[in-house]
Amino acid sequence: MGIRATIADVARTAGVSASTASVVFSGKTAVTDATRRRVLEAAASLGYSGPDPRAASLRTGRSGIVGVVFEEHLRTAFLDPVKTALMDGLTDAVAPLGAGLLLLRDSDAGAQGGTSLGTAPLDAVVLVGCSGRIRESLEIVHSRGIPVVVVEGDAGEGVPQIRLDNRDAQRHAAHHLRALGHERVGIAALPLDAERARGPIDDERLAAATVAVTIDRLAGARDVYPDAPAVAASSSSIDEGLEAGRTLLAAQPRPTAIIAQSDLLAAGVIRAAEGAGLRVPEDLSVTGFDGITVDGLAPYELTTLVQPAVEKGRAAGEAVARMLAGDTVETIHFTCVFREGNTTGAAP
Amino acid sequence: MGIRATIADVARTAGVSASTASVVFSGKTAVTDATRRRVLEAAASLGYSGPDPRAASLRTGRSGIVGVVFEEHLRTAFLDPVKTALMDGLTDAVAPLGAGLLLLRDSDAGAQGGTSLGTAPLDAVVLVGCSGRIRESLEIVHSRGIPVVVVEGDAGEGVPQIRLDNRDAQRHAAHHLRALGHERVGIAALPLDAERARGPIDDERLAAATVAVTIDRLAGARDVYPDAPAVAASSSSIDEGLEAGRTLLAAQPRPTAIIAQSDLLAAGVIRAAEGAGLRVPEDLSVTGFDGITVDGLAPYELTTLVQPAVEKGRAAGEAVARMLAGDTVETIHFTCVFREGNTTGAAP
DNA sequence: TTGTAAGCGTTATCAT
DNA sequence: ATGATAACGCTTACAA
Repeated sequence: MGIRATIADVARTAGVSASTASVVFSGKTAVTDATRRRVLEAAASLGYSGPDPRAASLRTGRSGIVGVVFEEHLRTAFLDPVKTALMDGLTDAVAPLGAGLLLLRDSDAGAQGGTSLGTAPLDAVVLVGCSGRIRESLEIVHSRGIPVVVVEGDAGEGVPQIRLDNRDAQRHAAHHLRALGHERVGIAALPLDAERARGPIDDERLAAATVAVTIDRLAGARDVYPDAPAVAASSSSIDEGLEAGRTLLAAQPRPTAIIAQSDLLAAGVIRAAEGAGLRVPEDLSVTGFDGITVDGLAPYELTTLVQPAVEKGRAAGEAVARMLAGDTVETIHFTCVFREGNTTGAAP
Repeated sequence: MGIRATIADVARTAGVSASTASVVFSGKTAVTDATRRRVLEAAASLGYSGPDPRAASLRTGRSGIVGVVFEEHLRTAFLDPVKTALMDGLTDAVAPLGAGLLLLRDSDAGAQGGTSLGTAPLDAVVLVGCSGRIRESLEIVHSRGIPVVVVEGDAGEGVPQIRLDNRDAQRHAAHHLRALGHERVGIAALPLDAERARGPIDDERLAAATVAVTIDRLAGARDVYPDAPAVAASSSSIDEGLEAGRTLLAAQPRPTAIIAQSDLLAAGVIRAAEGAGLRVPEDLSVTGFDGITVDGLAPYELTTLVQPAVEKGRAAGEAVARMLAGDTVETIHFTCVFREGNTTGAAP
């Protein structure tokens, strides 16, 4: 096969003008049935499969591509069910817009020569997470004049965000434990910063923390239990929760309840309890955060805070759609719902 | 801010020609330091943040975007660690190419008006999985004349594929069980078709199966145990493995070993065994497939077939890169490595 | 080293 | 309902 046919070739073959042929494919203007058929036949005979998106994109100024920027390696991002759910909602919301999602990492942001935040043909951008690099990313996006929405991140003023009531929700869970009579409570926390170092959280580390989600949830727990010891995990996973759980359960006297900052961490804490010969919730109460389904956790049903992850993604997508339509978009606040499972009970 | 500055504006401000300014940004030709500085300053003063990728893309014919098509809802796809690992390798491999990954679902394939396989500005496409829709997807891609690679799918002749020795590898595991003295073996299988119906697999269902991976691994197991009963799961997950495991363990006489077609299914089977009061591997041997790390499965280490999932992704990316460079690419065959863990032992 | 010129393939506008 | 025309913003031979 030789050179690809263009819309001009099709038009010529069909005996119409290029603009008419264009309209047949875009449907923006009415065309006679006969004309349409002639054009379509010409296209078929030439093996023309529709307008070249590159050219169309230059002309219309739209590429139909929304960039999704993660703060971490993609593998890590997709291990987190919340992020996955987010992507799901996002996919749904941008679909009617006719857009696809281009995966980007913020570490690539400045990379030259490659497809990145700085050089990809993007109509809009969704920034996920809240590493230190969010500022850089925002700057790039801004200088390009591309609409942006930030999810789960701390992006200062003037940037529409999708936010969650992390602190209030976590406080709610803590109150629940307090009402059950728990006095000694430990906290299994998410990573504090881009370093993701494991281990006990002291004041110094907390002061240097950059991950808003971790900080806010920790604050919520300590609104009720100001002195609760906290241990940071290096990621949101069962194995990390196991580790953190072991550390917390080694304390003397042992905590009677552990507040985990994610459901995966909570699942790991439960495994740690089992490993230490403790029953949940008789000997140890455990709360999670997220409200996802943890594969393989049955028969436990976590007491947790259900966050509307899919809706958050959808909201981000819709916000992007509105911005593309020229509207101004305000930050949207989402609320978690407390759900009592069978992993919390009266203090022993 | 008004209209965006173009490279022509920058050139004029800098007092050079547009082509010189272009070269400053692309670096394709040497430029005097003084010139470069003038251009860069002009760009800065005009708020010009580099060439518009849309226009560049039209001109060069390259968008720097590789489409990745999944057969399922994204959430489902990313729940599978193998797919996630695949994405990882793919990301690595296309990075030096300077390309980004655009997520696409094959259900969108025909969608009109939207960015999809048919209309996105793609340089190349990677098709993942093997649903019935693969043919449609291939057709669209072909008609656009875009290079394509198929991973984990069955795409007939003429299409470069990334393949795995599913049957041989699974046979290997079965031989291992045979050598350990196991006679009664059950199989926890992956979904058979797009329906993903759960339950025992009879000849009729097997004949109607469309998922090559499932069929091949089943064949490998039955090369050694021709009469082994098999139960299909509706997805690769621990919970589904639990279900399948229960069904298989309910048989009289009970199997002494279960071959699971994925590690997640195997983890579920182990839970089913625990639930039935059976010890692994003393009372029941279990083999997995994939060689991923199952979060939360410790202290078990699955006896499994380690597939090079990341390498598969990388190979797909490299294949795409070579096709983009004009080379012809052949199907690549990958091999699993048998890894003995602590979930298999002598038949009781 | 820099400039000139010619498109890349499409679509919006306006006139017919 | 259809057509002529003019961009869209950039890159790259090739010439100077």
